[in-house]
Amino acid sequence: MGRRHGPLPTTEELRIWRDFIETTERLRSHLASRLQSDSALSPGDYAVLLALHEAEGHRLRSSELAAAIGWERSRLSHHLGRMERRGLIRRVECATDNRGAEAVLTDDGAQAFRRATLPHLGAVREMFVDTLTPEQLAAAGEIAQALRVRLDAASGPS
Amino acid sequence: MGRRHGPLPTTEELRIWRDFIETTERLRSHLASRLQSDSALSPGDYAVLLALHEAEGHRLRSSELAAAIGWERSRLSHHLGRMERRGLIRRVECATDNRGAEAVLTDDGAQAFRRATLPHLGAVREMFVDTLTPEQLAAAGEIAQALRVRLDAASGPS
DNA sequence: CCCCTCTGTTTGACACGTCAATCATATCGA
DNA sequence: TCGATATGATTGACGTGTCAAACAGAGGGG
Repeated sequence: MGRRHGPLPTTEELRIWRDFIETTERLRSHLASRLQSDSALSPGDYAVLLALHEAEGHRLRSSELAAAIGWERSRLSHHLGRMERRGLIRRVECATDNRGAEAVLTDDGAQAFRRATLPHLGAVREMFVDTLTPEQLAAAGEIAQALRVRLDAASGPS
Repeated sequence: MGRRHGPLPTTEELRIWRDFIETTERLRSHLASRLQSDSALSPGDYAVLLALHEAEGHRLRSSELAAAIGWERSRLSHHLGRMERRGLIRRVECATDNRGAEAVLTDDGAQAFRRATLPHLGAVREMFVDTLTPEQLAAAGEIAQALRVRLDAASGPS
């Protein structure tokens, strides 16, 4: 099934698009590099550690963890492999389902997460929250909401 | 020189932050995958082809190309290597500076770019421009502007 | 003219993401 | 119970991004 195309974006719309997408990318990469130099963690590491930290017993089934952070399974599997090598988590077999694996936060992982949190949230505040006016911050929330609905509509109705 | 930290973001601010950053990431990846299936090009390919297409004689020095699309040199070098293997561009020595390299658009590359443009701009319109109200679109532009200024301030004053 | 230093570019190593394929176990229906 | 199929997770291949190191040629001062 082909896609119908209406009129293309105007020059001004395209300018906003490029500005928006390039700037959000710069923001992501800036925060990633600060997280890396402050805490030796990648954003992926942080997401995983955060989810495990909040989980019952500091442990989660692989698939629940994937769902919690919105990742594909194979991405998570690769990432957990790298994190396990560094001693941030370990994997244990699941008692109730022999197929399953659980990821468990290690002490090192918990400590790394605690050390990372404050500087990271500070950077988010500095580069995002405090950079925008309250109106802009609210608008950013509404924009994200609108885009999310559109993305859900594009992928969801299988 | 350590960083001073003010109060951390509130729960609501953090919710907006996460929503914003995750949604822009989903948007990026959605458009990347559509570009890939429509045109067998990555967003990086498209950026390079666009810059070369607009350049005098469909060719640019590596460093000018890098500046035009805002990439680090080594990233561009790797990417040009991959594009050259696929026949989208070729590299020629620079006549006026024996260190220099020029990237030149091939006929295949130009054709790939032309075929990609319409569906890609259509997708941008569909997923971004038409998804937002005119007010939200304008707000997105202002938000990007504010964030960009902040990012420039953080990296620029060397 | 030669050396030192800058500049333009490439390279290698490694982390990250996606896709398709694989593997083992669960589970359901005949 | 047996066999087909579904599910949980891992793997391999490959494109992509970053960092630091390597290299080659340009340019300037002695």
